[in-house]
Amino acid sequence: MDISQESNPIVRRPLHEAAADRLRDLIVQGNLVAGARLNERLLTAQLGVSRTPLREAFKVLATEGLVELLPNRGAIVSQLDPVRLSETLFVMGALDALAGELACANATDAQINEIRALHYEMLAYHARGDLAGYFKFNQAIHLKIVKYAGNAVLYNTYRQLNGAMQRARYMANLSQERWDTAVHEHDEILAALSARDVKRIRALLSDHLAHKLSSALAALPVPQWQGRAA
Amino acid sequence: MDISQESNPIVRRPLHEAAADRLRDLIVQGNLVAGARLNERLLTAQLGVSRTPLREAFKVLATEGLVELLPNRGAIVSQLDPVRLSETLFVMGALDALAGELACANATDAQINEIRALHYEMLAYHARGDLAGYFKFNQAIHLKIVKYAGNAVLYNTYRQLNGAMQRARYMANLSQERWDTAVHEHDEILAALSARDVKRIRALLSDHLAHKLSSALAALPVPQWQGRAA
DNA sequence: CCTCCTGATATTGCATGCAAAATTATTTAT
DNA sequence: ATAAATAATTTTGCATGCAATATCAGGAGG
Repeated sequence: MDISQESNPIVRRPLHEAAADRLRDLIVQGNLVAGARLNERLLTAQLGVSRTPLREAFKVLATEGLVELLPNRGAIVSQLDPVRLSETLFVMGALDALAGELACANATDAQINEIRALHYEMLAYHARGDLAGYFKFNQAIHLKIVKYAGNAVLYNTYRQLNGAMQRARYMANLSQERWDTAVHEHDEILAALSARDVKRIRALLSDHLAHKLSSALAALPVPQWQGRAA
Repeated sequence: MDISQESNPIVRRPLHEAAADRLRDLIVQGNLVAGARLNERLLTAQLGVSRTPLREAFKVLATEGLVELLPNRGAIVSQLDPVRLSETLFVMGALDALAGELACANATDAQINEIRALHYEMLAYHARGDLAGYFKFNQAIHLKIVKYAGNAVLYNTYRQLNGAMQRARYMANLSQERWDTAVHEHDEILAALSARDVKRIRALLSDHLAHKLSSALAALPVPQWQGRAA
């Protein structure tokens, strides 16, 4: 008798993990804005878990850089200042370019086709003007490229940096022009990947991230703490 | 009245942080070997903290990749398999090269001299054949280069990867020849940095890490789980 | 002798309780 | 009335308790 049910694991998910995921979403999607205090009593009620797993989730998110722990004063959503944003995107650009090279060398044709499929789905959202859907697939494509580079550490590192940046992407409200350009860049990236053109994909991905950087910075809300100690 | 005492903070360190630091040391220095179970009762006694902060520390270390959480079955020190080791060093090599470029552009002369000082201290340990001391300064130099690149995210990312690798470095038992070569490479790296030769430092750092990789792999103990499901 | 079952023990996951610290509200003094 | 001091309340940090799960030991059956 085969009772296997793949994606319906018997193993119950640890609560701290579920809590961390939920909080991550809340932060990334802007329901919890930068600087907001994370009240334990409130969140335990809201998430339906007790303080212990919630506090464990805080520690995880702090390690990831999404929240900041103030000893004896709880946790707050970490600030996403322009400096950090640009620094992160810079590093991601380097990793992205590296991943592109590796993917050109290591990805299977099936994997490239998988990316192509995602690309077309993304184009569909672009055509409909659905920014959220577009971002989702845009992100998925970049992650797949990094994944198919075949270096798990690279993938995890990228993923982590990316996680911290998702907030910015949600905030980013592209101009139609920039959006069109980005889509075009993706066309070229896919072409270079298909052609396994190492040099070209490196250049494309570097530029792509650089463009992302400038548009993300432009979209960043004016920070409240602008005048803090220089 | 000035009562400031810079690095003597009044704020008491959270226990979970202290526990995480202690565990990290134990893992890095090999007191807790890869695969070892982290028994809560035992460690609470050993570290003098209760289970709550200890378990919080587990979550932090798991996020950092040093331990692995097995739901309902506790935590184990994560395996440092050759694949992961080489993948990590590969990524670090890329970051190192990137950092070298940035450092050439951004580091002040004083900072380069600081690195030079560390370099000479390292040479002293090399001359005495003190491997542990050598590693310490070797590490410090690389971290300084990344730090003086002036990108905090890059620094943190590198630091994290480096942390996971320190175990391997402790194990590594260089041949005299390889050791001499490494020292020579450092000479050249310092020279390129002083000359602010971007192209050269990138090449040197890439090679340097590649060499590290091969010697680290050679020094890796034969994994017990070698025959596990392919 | 090995395998499978059953009970005993140990260990983990999570909730809760209590004390210390921080925050807010209230009072007192100038 | 404003500011300082003090009291009340909230919130955090950590320890512990209890139930669920996993591990181990012993014995029955093959």
